[in-house]
Amino acid sequence: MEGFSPELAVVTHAGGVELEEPLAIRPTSETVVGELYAKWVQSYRDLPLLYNQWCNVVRWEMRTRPFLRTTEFLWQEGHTAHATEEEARFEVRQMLDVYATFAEEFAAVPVIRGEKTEGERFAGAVQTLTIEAMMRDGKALQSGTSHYLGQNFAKAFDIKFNDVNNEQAFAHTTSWGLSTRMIGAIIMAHGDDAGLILPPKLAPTQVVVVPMGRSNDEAGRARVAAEVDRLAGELRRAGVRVHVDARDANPGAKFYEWEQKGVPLRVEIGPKDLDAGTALVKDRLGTDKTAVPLDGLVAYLVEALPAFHDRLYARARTFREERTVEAHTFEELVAGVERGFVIATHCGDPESERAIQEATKATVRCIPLEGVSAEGTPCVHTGRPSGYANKVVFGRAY
RNA sequence: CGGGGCGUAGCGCAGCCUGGUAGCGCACAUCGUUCGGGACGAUGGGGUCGGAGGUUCGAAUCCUCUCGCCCCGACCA
Repeated sequence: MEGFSPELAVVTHAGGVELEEPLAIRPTSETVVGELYAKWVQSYRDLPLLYNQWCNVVRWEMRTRPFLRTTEFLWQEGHTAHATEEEARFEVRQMLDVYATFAEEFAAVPVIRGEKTEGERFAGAVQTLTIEAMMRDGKALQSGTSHYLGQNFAKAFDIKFNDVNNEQAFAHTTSWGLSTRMIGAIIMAHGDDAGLILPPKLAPTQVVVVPMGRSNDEAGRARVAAEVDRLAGELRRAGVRVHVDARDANPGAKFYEWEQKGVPLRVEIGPKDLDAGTALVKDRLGTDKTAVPLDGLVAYLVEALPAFHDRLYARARTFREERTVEAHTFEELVAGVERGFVIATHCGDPESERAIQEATKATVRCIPLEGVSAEGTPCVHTGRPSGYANKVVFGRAY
């Protein structure tokens, strides 16, 4: 698609020779899918059609950023074709909600669901929905998108079908994607100076157990090892991803290492704990260690994981709220985007949007689906009436 | 493509201005002491100073060329 032409990577040589016909590396698969759909779709009975794939795509950006903008990235992209606009739009909204649910309930990253403005919309789309997250530096990250393509792509690729009345009609298509950028979102929405903080549902290791005790106290170590084995076994049976770090290294060094890796919960068990019938539990968000009786430890940890998720989510959400302000003047907008998001009325004029970006580095991240009504309020920039039902979210973005 | 910066031990850096044949921290090895928040001591191993050419009695250091990397800006999920 021409909207992508500047970022297309083109293969000119292969097999040691120059190709007669250059090969474009897909930046997204709309064209591939469009051609297939044109062949597959004959009748309204063939619809709706949904095709999902995980693949790598290449976009030749001028500047890359680890996880957030890489030349090549893995993503999931879905493409659907429908007989009616209503059905297609339902799909678009449904997938946005799937992404939002994943972000919030699995990654613990709070997101704002919204619509992109004309200027930020996917090339060729009638409507682009987005989930926008705030990173710890106050910048926005578009974390997933869902597009209603109208009949634009159907017309371009000739995706036609016979409807119930045996009349030819163009399909309404959608596409939606979520990429490895989400990993960046998790890192940058939760991480702190000590390293990663991983959401329990996605953490490869949810609980790390560190056996304590002196290396020359063989009897003590054996007692501890037996208890740690028992505990780890029980946790695994309870469905917890647990790792036992029995390396011969200083405990403090192990603590820092696992904290850096973002493991949500840590258990320390040593001879003293065995004598007391307890273990020390510490989580990645807190500073205190809690002594928990050994006989209730598994249940404690099993419950602590979802609780940790909730706290992580709440923390990110509070952070975002504290860095979100509502602006009524341009000065407030300018000041607000220095720290985070700004909720304000906008006239919808792409020219105004460009001018604002020029002056502030901030863009309209989205027009929130559920937001503050803009009714009766003037544009922060032009003073004209709002171009949308709701006030928009301004922010600097990755 | 503009603007800045950096290449010296596995990693992070100093030394360069003012030439005299390379040093610090971490890591590594051995031994001992440690062991519930990144241990300590002693001893030891390890470097074509990004590359090429030049100046000089002598170049990590000065000159010329060259290669590579990073950051900022423009593009963008």
